[in-house]
Amino acid sequence: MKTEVQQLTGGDGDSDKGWRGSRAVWLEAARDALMDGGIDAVKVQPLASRLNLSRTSFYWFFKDRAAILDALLENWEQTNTAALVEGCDAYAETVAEALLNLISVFLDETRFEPRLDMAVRGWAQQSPAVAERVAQADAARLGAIRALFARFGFAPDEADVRARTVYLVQIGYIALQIREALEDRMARIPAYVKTYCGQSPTEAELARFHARHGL
Amino acid sequence: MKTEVQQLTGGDGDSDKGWRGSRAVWLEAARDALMDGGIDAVKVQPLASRLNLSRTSFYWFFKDRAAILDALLENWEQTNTAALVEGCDAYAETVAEALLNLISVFLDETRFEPRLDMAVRGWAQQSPAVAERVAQADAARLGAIRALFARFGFAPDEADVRARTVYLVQIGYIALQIREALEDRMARIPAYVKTYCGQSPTEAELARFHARHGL
DNA sequence: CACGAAATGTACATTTGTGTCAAGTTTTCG
DNA sequence: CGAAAACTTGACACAAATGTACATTTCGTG
Repeated sequence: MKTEVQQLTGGDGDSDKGWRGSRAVWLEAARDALMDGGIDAVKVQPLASRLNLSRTSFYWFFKDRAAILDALLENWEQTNTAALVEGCDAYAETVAEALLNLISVFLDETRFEPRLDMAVRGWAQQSPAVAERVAQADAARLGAIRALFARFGFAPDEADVRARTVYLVQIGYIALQIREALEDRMARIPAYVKTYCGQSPTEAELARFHARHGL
Repeated sequence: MKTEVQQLTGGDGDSDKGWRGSRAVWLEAARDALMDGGIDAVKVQPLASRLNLSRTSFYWFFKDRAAILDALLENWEQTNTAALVEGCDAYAETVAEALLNLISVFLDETRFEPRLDMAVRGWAQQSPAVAERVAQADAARLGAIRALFARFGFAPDEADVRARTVYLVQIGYIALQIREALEDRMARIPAYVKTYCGQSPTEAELARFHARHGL
């Protein structure tokens, strides 16, 4: 195992003293590169330039390029998939509330990063190994959503179809890379919830939901 | 303009006589490379190897790498988006039949190539120019589906929401790269049609639909 | 403060890709 | 047939990336 200590820089300007690199710093740069350039943009040389570090310094933290790609995939699972499952498992008194919990995860980019998800899917297209992990993640996510419906009394078959609809619409939305104001998106949510579970969220539920997203 | 004649090889084995390359041959290779390796796999050197042609021969047909990428994007629009719009405009007596027409396009990979669509979306993530073209294509496609619903009397707002649902579910399905038997997929279709337009397809409509896909 | 571990950097060897050029080969057509 | 047009190729000049070896700097600790 490698130590992952990285003392936070004091916050002041002199950022070129002492250790500038760390496993976490390289990983973060890799994540950014993956998100806005695809997996083929995750290259040691460009990351080094971006970080103002010598390229070869990278090899102190990672065996080779493949190693950081592994870490990246791990990181994706630990953020996106975990966040989604957590959202499904959160406490709720009604299906509508549970769905709002789930939707909250999709709306909060600090919990679920849409661009990271798409980038990983693009990566999967050229790597069977990654495709396999993605398929597993999709299965886990669908399973969690299915369980959500089951918890509120939906029959297995129906829970499955509804889970698929919720998930496919969300992935489709992300794939289209739609850019719109949060308000516009929020406005459509009650209708979606009703479509998904046949039950509209109550005023109280919506109020709590809106509050959570700072409206 | 460049001529695009390419006499079909007689079909027999001696395939290394005469002209082996052509604009179309390089383009097809590029399309394949794009689909299973992403845009960064569309490189002159690898394409040449795959075609057993000299790398430099490429430059007789295309000015440079950028030129073939342009052609690729053009090709995508002319196949996928055109096919989808055509499917929406096809003659139908009921909404259900119209939706089956549209679904037929998605089921027929010679008309709409899911993998090509995803590859182009991945490409768009790293190129604003491509992202713009993709956004236009999405708008055109959504417009065509919306028009389909409008044609059968759905109010503008409702037509919009339903069009979005149909399209998002489809894109989501493609994004997940699900591999399943045609039969399994077919089995779910009546339910989808009912969800989309509130009306189940008739026996006759389904029979015609099944026949069209060789079942 | 000196020592060793942690982190960084320089130099080198190799691979893979791009694009130009001039010289060749193959086909078409008058 | 023979000239012109349609293709093909190898040699050259670069550029960008990978990974290794080894020297150097920085930092905490005894």
